[in-house]
Amino acid sequence: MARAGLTVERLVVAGAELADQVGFDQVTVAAVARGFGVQTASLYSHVKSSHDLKTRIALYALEELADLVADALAGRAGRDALAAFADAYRDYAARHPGRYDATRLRLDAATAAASAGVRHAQMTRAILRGYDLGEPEQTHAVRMLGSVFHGYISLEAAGGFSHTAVDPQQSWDWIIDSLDALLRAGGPRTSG
Amino acid sequence: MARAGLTVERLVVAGAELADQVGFDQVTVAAVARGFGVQTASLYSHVKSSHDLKTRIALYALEELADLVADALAGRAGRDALAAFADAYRDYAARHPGRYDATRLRLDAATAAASAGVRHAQMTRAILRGYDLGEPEQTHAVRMLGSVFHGYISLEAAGGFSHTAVDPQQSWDWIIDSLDALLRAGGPRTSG
DNA sequence: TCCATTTGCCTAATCCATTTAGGCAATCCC
DNA sequence: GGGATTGCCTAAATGGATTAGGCAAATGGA
Repeated sequence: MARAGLTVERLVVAGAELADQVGFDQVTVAAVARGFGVQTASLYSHVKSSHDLKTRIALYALEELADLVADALAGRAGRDALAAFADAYRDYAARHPGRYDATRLRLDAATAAASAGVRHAQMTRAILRGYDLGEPEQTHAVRMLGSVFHGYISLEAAGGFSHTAVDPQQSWDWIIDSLDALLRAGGPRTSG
Repeated sequence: MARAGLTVERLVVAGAELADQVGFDQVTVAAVARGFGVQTASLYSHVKSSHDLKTRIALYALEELADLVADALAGRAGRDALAAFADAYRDYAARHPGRYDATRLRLDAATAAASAGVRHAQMTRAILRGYDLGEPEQTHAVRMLGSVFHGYISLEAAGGFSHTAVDPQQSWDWIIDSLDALLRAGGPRTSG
């Protein structure tokens, strides 16, 4: 019989595409195998398990997204950089919902440390360098940015914003302006 | 044979407890059935499907959480109300991680409209009434609060904050202060 | 109290995903 | 070309989801 020419890379790419089409949680070893016209068991020469396959898809998506974010960030600073950063994530999630979901897969500590997740964290801090924050404020801000962007994208994808007439794009811009204003002010500056 | 005395309510409660113990995605018809010492197929007299069971758990958790939030909010306004609101969500997620995950289940439009999700939205707007926002700013703010709180809780649960020494509670407080300051200012007020 | 109805839980069976073991054939390399 | 490797196969076990159909326990009316 002719061989399908499976490799880990081809499985991962096919899995990522499948995720975008039917959802990351619908990516199964069996479904990917069907895509190649091959028996399910055949994939186990290339990946250890279903979890292994999904982890590889997550790592792939993290890399891809980090590259896109890095591109978007090139040559920008301040509010420009902040908006480009935020938009890069949101665009990716809109274009590749399954892959975006994959990036949210919980990785064990060692895998996470060796992943492009590190680059994401670095880029977030790079943006904040354009504002004047010390520690621990910078860490607070990293967490806040991550929370807002991830939260917004995830609620938007879940259809949470479709019950109101207000354009999600306008809310998104308003939120970015808010974050920019907050960071320029150096934080909440608790005063009466 | 003695009957186990299954009812939809008992299944839902057991499912919610199981979710907190092993994770919402590990809640299966089979697992719940085991907890009652009953055959898997027996549950199908009470719930239509695995998806039906999970949806009911989600609705149950949404009600429970809405009640807690309402209690936390009673008699508070301004920053106090904002903090109580935020803490109620975060505490619930910490105490009942599986149920919190359940509240994130995507519901179809009709089910969502008949759920306690409506009360959650109302309470969010009630808090914003303490600030002076018109439309569409109030909607932007609703979306921002939802994004930040959900995003933070979800990143914290995923262990995303365990790589830095900064106390997550401090970041949480800083973020609430930031949101309060932003709302008091009436939004970003794009200037300079 | 007896019988009929309802209903709760069971057995049996099907379908599908995961995973392991072991085998044959295509491919690679000398 | 032939031996070693490796890719994909078949077979089989496990476990969850789901449906069909049956018996027995609870319920309630007479």
